[in-house]
Amino acid sequence: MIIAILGPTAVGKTALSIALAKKYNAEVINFDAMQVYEKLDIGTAKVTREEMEGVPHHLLSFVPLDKNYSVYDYQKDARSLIDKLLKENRNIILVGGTGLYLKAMLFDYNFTEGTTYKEYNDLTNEEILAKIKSYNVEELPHVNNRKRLVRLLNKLENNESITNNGNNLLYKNTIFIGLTTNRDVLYDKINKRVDIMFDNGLLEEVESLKDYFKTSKALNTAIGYKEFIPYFNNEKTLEEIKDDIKKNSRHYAKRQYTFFNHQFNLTWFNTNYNDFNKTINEVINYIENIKHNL
RNA sequence: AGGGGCGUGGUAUAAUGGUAGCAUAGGAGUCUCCAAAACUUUUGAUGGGAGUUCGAUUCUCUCCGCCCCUG
Repeated sequence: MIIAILGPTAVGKTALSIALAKKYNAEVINFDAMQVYEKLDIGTAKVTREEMEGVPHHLLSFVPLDKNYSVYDYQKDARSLIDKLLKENRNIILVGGTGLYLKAMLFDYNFTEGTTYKEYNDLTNEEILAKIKSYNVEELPHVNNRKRLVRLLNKLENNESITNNGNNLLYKNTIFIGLTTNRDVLYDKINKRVDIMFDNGLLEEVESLKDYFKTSKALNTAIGYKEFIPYFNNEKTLEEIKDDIKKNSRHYAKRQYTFFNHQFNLTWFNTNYNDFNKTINEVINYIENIKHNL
């Protein structure tokens, strides 16, 4: 059995994952794009050794900070890990916040290996779009979305398939659990959690990683880290950095909802902050009721 | 209490006797290897009342609220 726990940042996924792992004697696989990296601990709200309570965790803190690691790499790692654990008859809990990673791991997403990749630095967005149009593509990216334009033109020029799969679940006995709460409550939680991160030494953590900013893509992308750059350049105060992190976290949470709702067929559960055991029990009851029909 | 100033979306601001602009926050959405990324889209305001005027957010009066100075 595979149980996937999804939900926005700060909603309580980690606590639920540990509870379920203990209940089902399962191992946990992380599907958070930033928690795969070493050294990004406080800012990514990574589960601590104590919180794990002995539950084995995988694909967590294992990529060197200055290495590029994409969903393509993750798909390979995650699938071979799932196959191995299933062979050993283990139950698996998937926890994380990166919808694309989960999608690529569990569904029939196909990435192409080892293609040469051009940036088209000499072309404007309009020119790239014009080239794409000459291939008779049905759904065009927006002209402002250069990333997508570049990616698509590369595929077309390499004769790669651009038809989308992704509707078929590869592992049949999978349960999707969504953890949620009111928007106001969540935003409040996010804001408070950022304050706590600072209390727990986020600034010190980021300062100790300063040298990596030149080489690490992750450090320049991760919320809770990239925002410090203007602070190091004396362009913003620490208070402004804190607000930026809160703001970006809220925006991120919003996008997570959009993606989860439209990409996954999941059942939502409300986090009960007063008595989290109730939330845990609700989820367990649900799992017990449907696991025989899988 | 007297004198002066100011009231524009949640917040910060712009402008005008004739469609109230921008930023930010908030909402919705897209998604096949940068995804904690990139991109699209959208709700919402001239403090209340009266007057002048074809027309007032703008000018006048008044009430309310806030700020400064004096006592």
